[in-house]
Amino acid sequence: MLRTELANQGAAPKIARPVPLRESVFEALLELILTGHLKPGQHLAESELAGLLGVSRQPIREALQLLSGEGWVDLHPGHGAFVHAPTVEEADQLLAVRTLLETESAKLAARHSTPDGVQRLRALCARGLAAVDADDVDMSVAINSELHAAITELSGNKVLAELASLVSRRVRWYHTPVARKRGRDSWSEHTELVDAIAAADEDRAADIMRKHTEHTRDSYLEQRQAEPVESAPEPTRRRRPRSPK
Amino acid sequence: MLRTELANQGAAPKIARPVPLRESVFEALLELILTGHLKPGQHLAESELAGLLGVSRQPIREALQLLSGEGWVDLHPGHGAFVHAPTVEEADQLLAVRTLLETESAKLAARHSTPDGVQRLRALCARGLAAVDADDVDMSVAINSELHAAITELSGNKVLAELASLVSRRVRWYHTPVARKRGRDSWSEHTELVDAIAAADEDRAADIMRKHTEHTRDSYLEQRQAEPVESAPEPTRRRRPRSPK
DNA sequence: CAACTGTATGCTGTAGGCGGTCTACGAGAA
DNA sequence: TTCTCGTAGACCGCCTACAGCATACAGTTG
Repeated sequence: MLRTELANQGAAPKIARPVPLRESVFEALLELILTGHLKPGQHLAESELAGLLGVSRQPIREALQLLSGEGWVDLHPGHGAFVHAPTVEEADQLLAVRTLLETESAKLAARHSTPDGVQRLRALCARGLAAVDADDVDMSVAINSELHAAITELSGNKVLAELASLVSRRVRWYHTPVARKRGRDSWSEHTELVDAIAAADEDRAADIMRKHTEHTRDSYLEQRQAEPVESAPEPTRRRRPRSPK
Repeated sequence: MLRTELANQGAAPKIARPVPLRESVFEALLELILTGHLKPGQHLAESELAGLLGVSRQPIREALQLLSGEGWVDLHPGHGAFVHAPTVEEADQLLAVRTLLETESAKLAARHSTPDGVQRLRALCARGLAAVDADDVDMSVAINSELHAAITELSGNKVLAELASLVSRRVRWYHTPVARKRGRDSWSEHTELVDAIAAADEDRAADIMRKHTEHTRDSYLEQRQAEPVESAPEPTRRRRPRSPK
């Protein structure tokens, strides 16, 4: 059923599939995880997913490996795949690492800032503020990601950008609800940040970014106190191995 | 032929295999890459590797996915896997990221230092110096890795430790020859670093670690000037896709 | 001689199937 | 009642097989 959608992403009927099935499956599963259809801790039976997406188990397995590599699912040899259930400790650590990576990115972006690059950042800021004005929260969050990605890319360090992007995606999974709360504040900070980058003021850019990400972190901690724990429900069927180690 | 070695790692004959084949394959392939038997840019035909290791293509594929996730090989859909060929630019960026991660680790390690942890670090330093005295370069390099790993773990941030370990392994691939040159200097720096951690002096620890990793970076750059480029040989058989993009 | 086209070969991506292991559950004994 | 053990079912890991595309090469044409 879903198969056609997965296989023929474009419109042409008989055009060769340029993207391996595993990557379509990867995105489909990631979407299911991010939207909460697959809950943390849940056991992912390969046959079940294969039936759901209308493909064989093989691409499912490969997609699960990719997801495991990015930390979305945990593979327990002999027991299959489980949606990763982040502990509060891990979320904290991830947020700390994000602060580290993004701060360095901002510093480097300021150092290597170009008029062209700055202009792109400003455009994103404008779009972001417009989204906030229109109360389009989803759009605001999306543009927020774009802006941060643009900054990391402006840093000129691709390795750094890749890591930052990875960590940010993970972080966003945890605190998306937070981002919805502090829309306008966040975007005014963004504007200041871009100004600092435009002025090639490394230290100020780094400073603003650090405070910015730590604000998000504080908001996350607050939110978590409100709704203390979203404990993973008992795995649908298969239990976790005895010693998760 | 190799199969038995891969499958039955332990001694017991009929004990269930606790480790999936793909992980054994992963390590076997990584070893081949690190030792240079598989050269950068080389095309990795699944059937060939399967025959070489005595397993079917399936575990090979999964191992290649894992290797791709850690950046050891590049997967080009429809064209197969190629050993990653690092550019000088990428090596630089990787070294910069390593400095960032390790510096933060050192700072946190100093902040959270415990007598027990410090003692372990000192033991590693002693073993490292002993290895240098004995002119056992391989041992020295190995203990060097252990020490850095121990420091990142002492930081208390597992996410950070994992990233640092990943990046370090990649870095080591590029500059192993370098580490051989500056054995004793490196270890005296290590000793100072451990002292700073023991004294819970965050700034000094971070400072020393930053200088330490940048020393390594400088050595790498020097070495690279000596032997300008180790360009990848023409791929054994299959060419790279037209637009590597 | 150079460029193009048709054909052959090798490889990847996917499907389907088999053996072995683990979990779940019910019966029987303490 | 509670613990132990045996059985049945489900699932994972791996192997084999096949369809389709990519590449290489030879033959052909300008």
